[in-house]
Amino acid sequence: MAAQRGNGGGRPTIRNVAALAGVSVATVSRVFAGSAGVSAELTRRVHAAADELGYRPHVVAQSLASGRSNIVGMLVPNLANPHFYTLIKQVLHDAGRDGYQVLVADSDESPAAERDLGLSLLERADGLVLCAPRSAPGVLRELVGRGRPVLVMDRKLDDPVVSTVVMDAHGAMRELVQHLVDLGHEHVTYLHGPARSWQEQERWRALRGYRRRGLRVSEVPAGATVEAGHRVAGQVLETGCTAVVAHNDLSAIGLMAALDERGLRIPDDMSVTGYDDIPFGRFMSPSLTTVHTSQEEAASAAWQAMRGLLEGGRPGARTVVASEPVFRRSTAGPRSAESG
Amino acid sequence: MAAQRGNGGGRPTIRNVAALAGVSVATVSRVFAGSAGVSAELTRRVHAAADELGYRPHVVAQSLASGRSNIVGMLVPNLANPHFYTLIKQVLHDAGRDGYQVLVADSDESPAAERDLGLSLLERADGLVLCAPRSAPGVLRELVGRGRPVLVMDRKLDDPVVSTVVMDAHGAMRELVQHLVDLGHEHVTYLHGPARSWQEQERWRALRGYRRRGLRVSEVPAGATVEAGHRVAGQVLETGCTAVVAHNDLSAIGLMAALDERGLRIPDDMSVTGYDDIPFGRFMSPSLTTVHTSQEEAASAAWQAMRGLLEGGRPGARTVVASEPVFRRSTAGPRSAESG
DNA sequence: TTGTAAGCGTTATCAT
DNA sequence: ATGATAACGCTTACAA
Repeated sequence: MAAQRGNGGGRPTIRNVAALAGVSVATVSRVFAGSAGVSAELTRRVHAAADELGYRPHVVAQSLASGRSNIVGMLVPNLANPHFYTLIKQVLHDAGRDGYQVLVADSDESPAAERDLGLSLLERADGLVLCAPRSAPGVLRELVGRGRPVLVMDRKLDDPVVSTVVMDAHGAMRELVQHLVDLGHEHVTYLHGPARSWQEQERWRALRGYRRRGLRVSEVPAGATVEAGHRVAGQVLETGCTAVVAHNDLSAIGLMAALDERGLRIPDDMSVTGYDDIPFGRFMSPSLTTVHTSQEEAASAAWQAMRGLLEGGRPGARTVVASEPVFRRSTAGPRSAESG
Repeated sequence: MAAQRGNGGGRPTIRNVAALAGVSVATVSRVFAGSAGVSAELTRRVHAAADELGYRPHVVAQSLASGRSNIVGMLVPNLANPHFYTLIKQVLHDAGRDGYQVLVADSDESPAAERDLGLSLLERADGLVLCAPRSAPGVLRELVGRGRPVLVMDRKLDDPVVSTVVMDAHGAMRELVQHLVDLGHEHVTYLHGPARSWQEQERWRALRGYRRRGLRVSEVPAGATVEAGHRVAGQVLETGCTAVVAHNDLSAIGLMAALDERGLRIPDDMSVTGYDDIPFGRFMSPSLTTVHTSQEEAASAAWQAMRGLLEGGRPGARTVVASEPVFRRSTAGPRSAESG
């Protein structure tokens, strides 16, 4: 017969409210759903009864009955990257305004974990915000196949059933490199990020394009973390370049620290650029030249798109958020140019 | 009659599996719950049927029937603080191992939001991890009163119904200050953090204690962010101190950047200490003297405690994680000591 | 406008 | 060891 008491020991239910107010449970449900078509008198009585009992709708029961949980999932490759927690923070805020809670998961850059966590999130969530997914398109399609809206950030996709919000990496990156060229650099090294990252591919593509214009471009595989940048300082110096373009701010910061430890001066001995404009970059010494994207704007666009999808809107929208380089003190002309 | 299809359009239910396997739904439920007492033969048939149909238990229905959601809430005052997202990241990991998902919320340092978000989280979650709560004890008790386990981090409490995990701020802070005293500093300034933060009170109390030993201690209200530290550089200089003890790494970094902009050298013109040992501190220039606590250890302890509570364990446990100062390059003897 | 009642997909009690 | 079935607390056709 009766299952255990799942609630907090005698928490009032919709039936108690209905009884006290002298109405049916349907009416109480309608009042709390805010649906029109309930008389002012009954609405008042329901509220009075609910207040008296301290009634709050049971969200899990609501979810089961309605098929909506008012939860969205958010999956990022690395919560320790300021780019992602900034996104999360903003989405948390916007979603909260609309009555949604956010289940967060971190794949730690693992495509396999990405798939599992994504599926697991979709068991509960009404929709999924997938940040910079590293998974193959087939896996993404599998996630979408669960029948719930999926919004992809930081990765361009052709799939018409997912909406995407991306930052325009290409243009800003080219401006950044042009800046280095204008300063007189003739040999730059690129610190590669995670291979499966779409952003990485975009950034590298933009830089690589400069080879055709006579810029010498060396490559050093690194990663997307401070540690990765710190680790590869030796390899960078071996290239003999005068400037480094890092995949992101984190690896740029790590590299700068390592160069500093070796007694090199930035930007005098080496110019360094990052990407993302994380808050710390502005306060580094020297402050970091980087590329800024309004993450608030991106996150708001993402939530707006997600909300549209949750309300039944058609997927496939593509939002592109503009990016622009921010020139600070970590870049200058190469020493040879000064003394030459 | 039938409500709408809440599921993804014809998703198999436990009944379909039972029918195909030729058993009752109760047996299917038992098999998936891993409960002993189902014959090997039926277990096999259930799994075969489930695989054939691609059946996965409906987590929301499970939640309603069992009263457990396998979700925990985690509420932090500021997701942009590395201290907190490190905690979240680790809890995400540990909780995930145990099959729990994590609902994250950010109160933005607002006690009112803390209460609302906490209550809202507890509607769904089996338990709540409350990080560095700024709310009054009464509010915390209200949250606990919802009948679900609450674990408080970064704040000491007397309440026997909540378990706590705190870092030992007092001892490490005193070592840090002693270090400054040993270096010859006679006048230090404290950059205050958020007034309602327990950690802030602990840190300040430890430093203030040095007044009795003849140390001159000035105070500047700041906050817990990079911007806060950056903003108050002028006030700091007006005190005439030779060293600054900041509430945390973030405000220390902000202050250092501001001092740098004014042409001051650290540590030559001013020693600066932080607190938390966030990853960036090691890679700053100069690297930041701070206090390290194993956040992995703290987070693991927190999850372990939470899991115990979720399994019905008695609350009230107090875990204290050790902290120790990390001396790096942002501290040195005062200039007057050198030239004097 | 309001009420009735059939689900939603499980779990867990009770009987066998 | 297995099955039948009443909850869990709500939403939403459908009837009135």
